[in-house]
Amino acid sequence: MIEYQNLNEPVYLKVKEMIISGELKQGEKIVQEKIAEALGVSRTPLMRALLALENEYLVESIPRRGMFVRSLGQKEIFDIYVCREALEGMAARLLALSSDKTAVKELRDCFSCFLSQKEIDLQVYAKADEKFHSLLIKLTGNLPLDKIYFFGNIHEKVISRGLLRPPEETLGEHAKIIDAIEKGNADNAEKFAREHIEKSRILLLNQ
Amino acid sequence: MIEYQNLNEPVYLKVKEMIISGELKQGEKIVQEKIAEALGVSRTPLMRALLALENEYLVESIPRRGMFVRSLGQKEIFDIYVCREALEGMAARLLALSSDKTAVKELRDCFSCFLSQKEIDLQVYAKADEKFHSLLIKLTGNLPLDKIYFFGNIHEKVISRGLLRPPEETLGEHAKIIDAIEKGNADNAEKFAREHIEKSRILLLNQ
DNA sequence: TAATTGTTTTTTGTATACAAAATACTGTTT
DNA sequence: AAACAGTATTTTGTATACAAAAAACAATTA
Repeated sequence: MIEYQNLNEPVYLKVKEMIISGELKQGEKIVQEKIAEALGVSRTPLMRALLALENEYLVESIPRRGMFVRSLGQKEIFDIYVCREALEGMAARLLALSSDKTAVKELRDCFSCFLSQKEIDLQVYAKADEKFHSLLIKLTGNLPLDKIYFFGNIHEKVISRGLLRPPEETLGEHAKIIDAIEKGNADNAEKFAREHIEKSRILLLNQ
Repeated sequence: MIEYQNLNEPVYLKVKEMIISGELKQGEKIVQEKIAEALGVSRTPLMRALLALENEYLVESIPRRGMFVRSLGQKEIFDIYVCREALEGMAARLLALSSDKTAVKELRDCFSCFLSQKEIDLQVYAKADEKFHSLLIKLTGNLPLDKIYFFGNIHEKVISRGLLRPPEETLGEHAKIIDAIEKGNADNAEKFAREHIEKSRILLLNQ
């Protein structure tokens, strides 16, 4: 009496976590049977997860050799930031052009709790920051954009654990982006969103 | 005596072609065993192909119900154009900022054969146009951008077979983009690249 | 006849079996 | 001891088997 629902999602999430947490190291070969056994499933659903992760750029497949945890070099992280710049910039523009301004409230809510406090918990702020950037994309309602953007997460989740820049610096930048969206100033919204990411990108380059 | 190399690629290409050619209609359910048999393979390599196609947005998976050929509505095509605008715009910017200007020659070569002729073969021009837009991305050397851009192909290959606008109109626009890249004028390169796609997008909206 | 229920068929999701390729190992030769 | 060849082991790629879910069908009832 075998009983299952879709192993799909849980296996995918677990393997992803193993990569992000470093349990599976960069460049390491993923021996399918080994991981499958560790997760208590067969190779079939594991393979499905690995293929999804390959498309997310976390895993690399070399035919007849196996699947490897992808290692991201400096250049690639930089390149990902360039993509984010293009996509988040466009997202900010779209939101500014949209007549429905409920998005503004949601975006502001990400940071509202930090405005009244003196000491900001960096852990909490990092979460809020991540949410803000995801929301920026999601609220556009542009599904292809949303799907494409998955790549942007790579950096946030894999490389820079913690923030690149302090809240005092970025809080104001976020506000500027939101204000421009609210005013319907598409050019500024895009410009500020881009500059915001560019600053982190430049910083990344000099370290 | 079973003999095989990777069925992976050929199966993927065949299924993709079946979708693009319309042999598998939009919204149609893909019965795995049926297609697998038609291709002379088992469900395993077919599944791999379907997952890749799912990530390319050509196929949609509904758990426990099956895989379906994705149908693209007007809004989604429009949304894809918005993504292209952001990505190709950024690509043009990157090329303009790059000191290596060999890209310019390659881009110009796409259309060089049309400059001296009176009558332009639309079929040939469509090919050149597709090449130009792919090259724009590829020449940046930004791998994540390249991977992300795959989505852009959806439109070219699935929906609009043939061109949206006549060569007389677009030939000049292409030249303007290339010129700006050559001059190292990043702002103009991005602006022209965007306007070029935006014009098609607007046209799409009014039909 | 329409609706509902029970049964059969189909199809998915998963596990497993097995051939060929890749890798690790062993023993021999230099 | 290093290099090599030949063999054994591991691991991938594919096919297949089978249980559970879904869909199709049939039969019964209102």
